[in-house]
Amino acid sequence: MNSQARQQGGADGTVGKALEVLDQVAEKGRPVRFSELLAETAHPKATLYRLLQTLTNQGMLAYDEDRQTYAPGLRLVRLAHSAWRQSSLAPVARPFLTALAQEVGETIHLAQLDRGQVLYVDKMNAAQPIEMFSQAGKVGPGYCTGVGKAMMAFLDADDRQDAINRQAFYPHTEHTLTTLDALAAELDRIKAEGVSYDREEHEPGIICIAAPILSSTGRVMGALSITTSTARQSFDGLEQHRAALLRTAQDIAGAAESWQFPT
Amino acid sequence: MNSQARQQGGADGTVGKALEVLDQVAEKGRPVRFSELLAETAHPKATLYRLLQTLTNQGMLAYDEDRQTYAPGLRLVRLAHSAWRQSSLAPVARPFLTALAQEVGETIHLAQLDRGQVLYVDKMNAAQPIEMFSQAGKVGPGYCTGVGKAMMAFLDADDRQDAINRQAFYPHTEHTLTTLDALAAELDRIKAEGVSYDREEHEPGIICIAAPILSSTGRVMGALSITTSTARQSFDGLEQHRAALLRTAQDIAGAAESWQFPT
DNA sequence: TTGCGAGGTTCCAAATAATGAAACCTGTTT
DNA sequence: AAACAGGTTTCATTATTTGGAACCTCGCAA
Repeated sequence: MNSQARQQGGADGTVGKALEVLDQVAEKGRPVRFSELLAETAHPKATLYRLLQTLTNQGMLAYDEDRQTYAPGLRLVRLAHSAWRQSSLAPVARPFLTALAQEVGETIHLAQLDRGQVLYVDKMNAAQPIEMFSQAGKVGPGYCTGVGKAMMAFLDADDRQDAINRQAFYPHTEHTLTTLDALAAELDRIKAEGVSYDREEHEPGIICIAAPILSSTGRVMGALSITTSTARQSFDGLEQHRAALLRTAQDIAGAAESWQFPT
Repeated sequence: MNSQARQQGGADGTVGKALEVLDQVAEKGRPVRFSELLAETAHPKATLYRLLQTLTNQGMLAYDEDRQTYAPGLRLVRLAHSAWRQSSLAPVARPFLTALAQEVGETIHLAQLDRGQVLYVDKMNAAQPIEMFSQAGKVGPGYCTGVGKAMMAFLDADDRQDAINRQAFYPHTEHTLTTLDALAAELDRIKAEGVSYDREEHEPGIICIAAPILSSTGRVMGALSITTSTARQSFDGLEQHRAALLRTAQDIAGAAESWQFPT
């Protein structure tokens, strides 16, 4: 194997299992009891027990002795700091996002694709100051968000299919695309047009226009969106920002590619 | 074993090794080559190679095919989001920090102790809007920062010793405490007094007053500091904020203890 | 007090996965 | 063309992980 081998969280021996458990705890979004995890996992008691021990021991999980619960640990925060700085587009994109937010006066999202899910890496609100950690790191669905569709549309065939297969197709609103075919067709349209829209597909009243951030070789690096509500703006209003959006996306791509880490 | 068994990143089988490599990459703060890692690690080529494969495969690391480098992966950002929300003091402390920042008009840091290192989990600047991810997650030394000393001072004997042993004692400035004894004495003083100071021990011109955040049982949950520069304020100026600082620390402790996760 | 049971923790032989020395690629330099 | 640096793969050996079951331990009910 070589050109295609990455993907999912299937096997990968012990480390894979441990990380799976870590995800499980993180997804809960609240402290969890041993028994609760045991009920959901396929691992036998003893195995799960030791995985949790190892993770706790390593600071990836924190164990609350009093309440007897596990929660994600501080070591993750430390690691994420460096992940965000290095592997995300966010630090490079910051100045461009700020400029765009000021220009259009709407909320800007910067996202990247992580296993078919949309991972927001930065958010900028024209009005309020930003709330980073609390927003960045948030995940959202790919099939019913502007950024998600923008990114999927520009993946190559294999990756696109893989991403599509990971979608849940839960009908969040009456506008949500709920079939593989509908999504595939939409992605083709987006690829042809260069921008994608969220027409209240995720949340009622929330609309956006989004564009992919593509490297010079055509690889999808992320996506950018301008979000607003139907109460404040019409679609035509968003449409007017199209040029600014596309320009910003290109600027970010350029900056990211020429960016070398400070030695 | 029972009451004392946690700590460090020594063994823990394969998972431990993998996480060690992950840390190694993260600490670099820039994309790293395979050979660079190989030179620093004790693992043989093949082993390191597979550890990196596994981590990459799992999204904990990202591999840049063009440049042939590894960097922390996006999965970490996702995990950290939930870690920050759950296990850090930050979400609970936010409102108190905001209030304190406004009251004293200086920069506020919120930190927690992670293996003897100071981990900043939130930062609030009275003037400028906050810069979160880029600040939170940052680590600093324990022995020469206000928050670090405040936390170490209130650890129980074993933990304190453990924390002290992890310090580097690098003389950042001429005021840095560079010996075990000097630090131990300082910690005793801090414990008696209830607050700690950074008298330009880390950076010239930067001073702060800090206080620990203690649970009702006396456990160290974190620390809080008010930072300023000698250019703007004297020590006496900081001293005036002592009451507000201590009050806020207590408020946060109380809020954190009574805080139950939203069901 | 005794007995029960749920939630955790530990044992140990068997099964599995990790190991690493060496061979092997592949694109570069001399 | 030959040597080489940087990566990748093989495979028999070795160390770790596994998980069924026994075993704690605390809270509670009889």
